[in-house]
Amino acid sequence: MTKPRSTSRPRPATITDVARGARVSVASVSRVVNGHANVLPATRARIARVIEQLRYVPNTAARSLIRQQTHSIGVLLPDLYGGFFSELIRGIDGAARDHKLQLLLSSSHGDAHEIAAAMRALVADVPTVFMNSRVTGRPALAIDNYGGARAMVRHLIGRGHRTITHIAGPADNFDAHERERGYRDELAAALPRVKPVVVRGDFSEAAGYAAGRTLASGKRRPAAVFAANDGMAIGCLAAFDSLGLAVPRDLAVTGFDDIPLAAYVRPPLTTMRVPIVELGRGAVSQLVTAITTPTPTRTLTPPLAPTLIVRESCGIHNSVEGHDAGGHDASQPQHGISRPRNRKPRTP
Amino acid sequence: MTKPRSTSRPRPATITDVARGARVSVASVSRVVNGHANVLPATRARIARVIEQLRYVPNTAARSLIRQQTHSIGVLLPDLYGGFFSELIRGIDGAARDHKLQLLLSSSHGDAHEIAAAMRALVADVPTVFMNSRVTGRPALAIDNYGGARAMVRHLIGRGHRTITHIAGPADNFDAHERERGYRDELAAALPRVKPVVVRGDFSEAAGYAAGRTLASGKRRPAAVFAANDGMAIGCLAAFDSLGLAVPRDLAVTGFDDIPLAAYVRPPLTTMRVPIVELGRGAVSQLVTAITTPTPTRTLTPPLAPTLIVRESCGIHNSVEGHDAGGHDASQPQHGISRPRNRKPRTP
DNA sequence: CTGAAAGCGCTTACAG
DNA sequence: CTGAAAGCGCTTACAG
Repeated sequence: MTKPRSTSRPRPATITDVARGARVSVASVSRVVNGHANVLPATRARIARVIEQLRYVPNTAARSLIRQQTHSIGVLLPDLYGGFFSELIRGIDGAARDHKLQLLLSSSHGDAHEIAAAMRALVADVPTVFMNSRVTGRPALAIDNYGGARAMVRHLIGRGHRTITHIAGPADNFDAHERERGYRDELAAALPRVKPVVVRGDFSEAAGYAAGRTLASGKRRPAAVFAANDGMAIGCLAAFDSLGLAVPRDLAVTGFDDIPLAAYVRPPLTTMRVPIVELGRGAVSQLVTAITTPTPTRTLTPPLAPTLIVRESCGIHNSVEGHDAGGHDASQPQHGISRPRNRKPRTP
Repeated sequence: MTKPRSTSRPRPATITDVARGARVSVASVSRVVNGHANVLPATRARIARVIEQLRYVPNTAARSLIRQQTHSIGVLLPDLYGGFFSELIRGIDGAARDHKLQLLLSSSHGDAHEIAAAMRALVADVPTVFMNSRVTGRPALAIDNYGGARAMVRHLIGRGHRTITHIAGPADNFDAHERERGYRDELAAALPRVKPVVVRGDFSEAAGYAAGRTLASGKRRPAAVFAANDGMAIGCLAAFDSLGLAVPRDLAVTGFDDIPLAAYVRPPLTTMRVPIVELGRGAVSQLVTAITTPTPTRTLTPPLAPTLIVRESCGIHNSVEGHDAGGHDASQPQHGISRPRNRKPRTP
């Protein structure tokens, strides 16, 4: 954002200024700026000097206009809160960087206008890729939320839990809906006699905390609580602890997503690992493909299957001879399985 | 990113297409697009219809070029991992939205080129605001990391702890440096006989975990551990738990930042609250000021003071008659003090 | 190797 | 109220 007219800030040098300074045409300046070969070394040097002197930087808008490409991608997320989106953005950022694409980030905050605009992009022929969305027939990337939820419930049942309560996500959220559906279906299939109990949350730790307090004080405390995401599971863990209930001794708690913190919470959280960073990277790849592909292909990638990560909150203690019936991956922080790989955070 | 030439994707409608379709000049189209008054209702309606038909959307690059403003701001962060940056981005996004600014996000990944480019922006007269940086004499926004660290050490000493170990952040990080300096100075001032013990971390949970394991098995276990950020404090908590050590009974642990999860971890983490979201918002405000102000003002905002949040990890139990000697804020999840306000996460 | 010129898609005085 | 035209800062055939 620049407003040279309304301020006394000096107007940035343009290609014309450089051309004048080096006594050449703008065409030559453009050539050296873009690293074309056909410029005499002497001319090139002269131009380079002026560029440096004037601190010339090509105007991005002009370039985008003439080249018909902005080298940027837009990312519209419903929200920016929490470990899930944080990791997703990391993945997207990394891929954007690899492709030398600028990242335009914004969150819809549930704003109807913004969402409508995004939907319009769908019908206008703007390259788009949806993630975990109801929209079909378009490039999209999805997590098998339904299958993951079923697997989690199956695991809990396998561990001997009979009464399993589900803390669901927001009613209008597609991921939340699919996870809840998986919970209901698996429960109905495996334990036809026990009926599902669902308490509605909103994916926040606070919601999980509130749900946990309610469940613990209810007349019939469940044997296990399956939260629709790790944030709520962590809130739930905190609630039980605050009430003097021990997890997993008194009841089990599991989550979904496997955010980085899931392994560091006490007890370590059993959860379904969603390859979040890869999801972000994959979305960018698909977008790049959609952009560069002549005819929009309708290759629909199959949903990514989450994997069960058995830690301690579900009632399994990771002893040396861990006895996980399902043979699933059991990770502990010190094994580094859940810690970010190859990264050195720079944040306070 | 669009490459109409190299693909068979239909070229988006331009203002010329609309003008032709409505049998008017491009000037008139521009007028209705920009909501100018001087267009006859009939003409306006005709143009509007064509705009709709053609799904015309003004080309952003062309607009930016002619208006000399891009309506966007760039945010360069060293990293994108964890609760701190997550909240910071939320704050920045919210403010950008309020100012109707597009957010260009990227992380330097420690890339020297990228950082050098940012530094060059400093000397070129591009409006810039630095956050928690060594750079001085420019619009900047900072946290009083030094003072915060001193306050935390003072609190720990007040609670009776004598041997306090500091888990520091990365050696080349300014925040980390200031926090460590605060730790050393306060310790030297209050307890001249005990010498500081610092173990180096990198702000990740994994680093905190590793440090915790080391400290616990060392010959002289400290009475308290003050981690330079919440992530490491949480890792440390996990390490102690895995070793059968109870916090705060066996030793105290405190963090810095007060990320959203700090209140939900067990035991709830005592920490220095940094107004992260406000920091992000403030940076955007300052930037907007820098952009719109005729002559760059050198008003340097004083550093924001973090506030001590006493929870349980430091040895204070929040009983009904909480006996916090310092009279500090004690928060618990159910009081909502640490839960995000007015937000409904949409993330799984 | 170098330059004059057209043109990318818009906005905005300036006339009428 | 409406349009012709200039111009924002670039890139790229096209000549020479």
